[in-house]
Amino acid sequence: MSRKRWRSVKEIRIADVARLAGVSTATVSRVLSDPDKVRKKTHDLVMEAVRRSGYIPNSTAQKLRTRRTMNVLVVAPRLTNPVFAEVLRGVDDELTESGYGIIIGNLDNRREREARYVDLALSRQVDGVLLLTGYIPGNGRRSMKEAGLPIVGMCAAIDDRSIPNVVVQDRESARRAVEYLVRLGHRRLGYISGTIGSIIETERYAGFCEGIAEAGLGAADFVRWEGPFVFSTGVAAAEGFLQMKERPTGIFAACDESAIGFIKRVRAERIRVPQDVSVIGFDGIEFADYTEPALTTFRQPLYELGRTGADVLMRMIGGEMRPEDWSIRLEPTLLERGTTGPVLHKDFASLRRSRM
Amino acid sequence: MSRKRWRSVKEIRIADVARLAGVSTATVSRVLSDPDKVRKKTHDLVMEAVRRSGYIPNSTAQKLRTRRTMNVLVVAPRLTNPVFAEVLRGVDDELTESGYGIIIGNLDNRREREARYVDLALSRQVDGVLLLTGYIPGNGRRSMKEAGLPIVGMCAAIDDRSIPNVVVQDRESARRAVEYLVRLGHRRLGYISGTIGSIIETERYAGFCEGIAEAGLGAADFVRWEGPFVFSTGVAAAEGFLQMKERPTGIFAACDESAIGFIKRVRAERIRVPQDVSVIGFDGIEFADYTEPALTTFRQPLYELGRTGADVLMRMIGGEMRPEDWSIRLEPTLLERGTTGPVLHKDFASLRRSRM
DNA sequence: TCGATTTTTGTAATCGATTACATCTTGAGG
DNA sequence: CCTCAAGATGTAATCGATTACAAAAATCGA
Repeated sequence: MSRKRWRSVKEIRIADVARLAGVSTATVSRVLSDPDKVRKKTHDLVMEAVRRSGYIPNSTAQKLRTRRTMNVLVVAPRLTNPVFAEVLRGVDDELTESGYGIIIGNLDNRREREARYVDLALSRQVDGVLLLTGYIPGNGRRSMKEAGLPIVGMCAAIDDRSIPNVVVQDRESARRAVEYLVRLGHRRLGYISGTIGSIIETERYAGFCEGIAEAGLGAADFVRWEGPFVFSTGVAAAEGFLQMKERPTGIFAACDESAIGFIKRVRAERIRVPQDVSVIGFDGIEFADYTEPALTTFRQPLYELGRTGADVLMRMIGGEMRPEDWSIRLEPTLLERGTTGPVLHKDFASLRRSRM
Repeated sequence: MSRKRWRSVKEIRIADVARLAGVSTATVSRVLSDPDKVRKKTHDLVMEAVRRSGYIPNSTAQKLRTRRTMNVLVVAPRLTNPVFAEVLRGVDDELTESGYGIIIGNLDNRREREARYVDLALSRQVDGVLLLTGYIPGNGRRSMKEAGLPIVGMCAAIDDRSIPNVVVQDRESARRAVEYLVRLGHRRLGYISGTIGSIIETERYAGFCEGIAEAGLGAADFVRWEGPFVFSTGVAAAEGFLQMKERPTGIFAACDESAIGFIKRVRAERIRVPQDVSVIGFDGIEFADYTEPALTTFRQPLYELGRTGADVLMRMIGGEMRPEDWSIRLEPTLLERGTTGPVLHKDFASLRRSRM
């Protein structure tokens, strides 16, 4: 039982430094925060005392007095998702430059966790909130807003017009994905969803449907498989695919992971990609560069998204929002690579012309 | 110029609640933290006032007074690395259960960032520190320890015997990887490194060398390629590999990413895995399940590592360390999958027997 | 050198909770 | 009904900084 009391070592306070330097605490504070306000000589005296004592201000006391925590809460649906990790990197870089820290709010796809982070925000542990998720429900957001907390949404079309939103054009890009598949000759499509109920999924599916409509196709021309944003969703979709008699020839997956899972599974049954079935993903995770062949996908400007969102939040906190910050949309770029190609023998039209 | 002052809305204080309920602030405080200490009737009275006013305690004030921040700093070398993301998930689950929050210290592989997080810790913004990295240098760690801050290392063999360490058996597993390749008949090996100077790399390479020695091989029997823990390191290694006349037949990569990068590149040159070259990775990231064939690798118990480390830290903070918490080693498991196999034609011995 | 002005420094209030200690209630037992 | 212990509540100090305001010191021009 090696019981041992941690903490409670020395703890140097500003008063100690003041005594050591023979000045008042006010002067020490000024030296540290606004050096121009004190005489050079006093400044040096105090700094020497600070150095000698190894004083570091207690930031909790600072926070209480100044009412600024220099922390931001970042709520993300799931940390291990590389998409969010990359956004977070952008956020981190931007915030660090402004001297802000990140408190992580990881929902890990569990809604019960929302409340915890709403409370955390409301108990003034942070100066602002970055929502990488649509999960925090309306009333949570509302109470944060009522508390005067700056919030920036970074999730496709959070349905709340009253908070600034920095997003990637999910819907429009999903529409373009369909357009792209149709241009390659695909007429029977498949849609692999993301987490049902998530806004990202909703947007992407809406875009998919727009694309279907624009191509003059209808509900009978595509099949939809559901599941969360993970590899195994693609595998499950593949199982469904394999059991169909008239299989789709073009698959749009709402995320790269499921696209990859799908491909892996159908390959095991000797179905070739893209000859037998074309697959397009979404997100452009690094991993998608290393599948064979490399996955065709929409690459989102994730890092930039993170930086931009954080920048807007910093502006809100600083009280200087510009109207053009209110709603920012970034555009993904289509990476045409190896998993998509023109329709071959499996398509009706082609069948008529050439067999196999 | 939509300038607008955020924050500064209502701000309900404990005094407001007290007035509303007709009691003192002390009583309100007690109701909220230690309900058994007050009479039922007063309790209800106060709770009603809390509800009506929507009071939420200012956690900064609480922290100052109680000298507990209920936050932990987690320093990681790089967020986008799925390995750390997974560890972080374990940490998060454990800490959340104890009511602790996470402040993220992302070094993003840049050493300059260390200082920032040491300061953050020393300014008492957190009650403890979890080091997922060996980067924080000795003097940083020392000052944190002197400040009485509980620290737990979660990085292979942080060279500091004075802080508890929860680690995965990197070295031993690397040794076993070599043993495994040798058992398959491989005599010419390749080693793809991780970030030079990182402790993880150092350990894994040491284990690799141990394995080489145990197999009765020497420095002439393997080649080493260097680079950070990323996909492209494997690609670069493959370039080197391709230019050799007598190529290794068994490759150990210090991380799955570089193993995958390697495979992707050599495949492009029609080299078959595992027939022409066996590849074994390290980490067992989820992605490695979805390559074709699935990557042979050592899967680290990352989630468990995170939970355990966080648990030990909680113990330290609570002042109840057990001796067996001091140093914990978790064991990775070998996943024998599709990228390794017995030596075929490329090996000297085999060549003698059968051509091609 | 003096007074007015500016610059520098100090005093003490403040941020919003917790909690030691004092005081007042309550209820049991005589 | 009274006493006394136990329990409930209130008062005020405290955590460690920042900062408004007051006071002191330095600077300047005449």
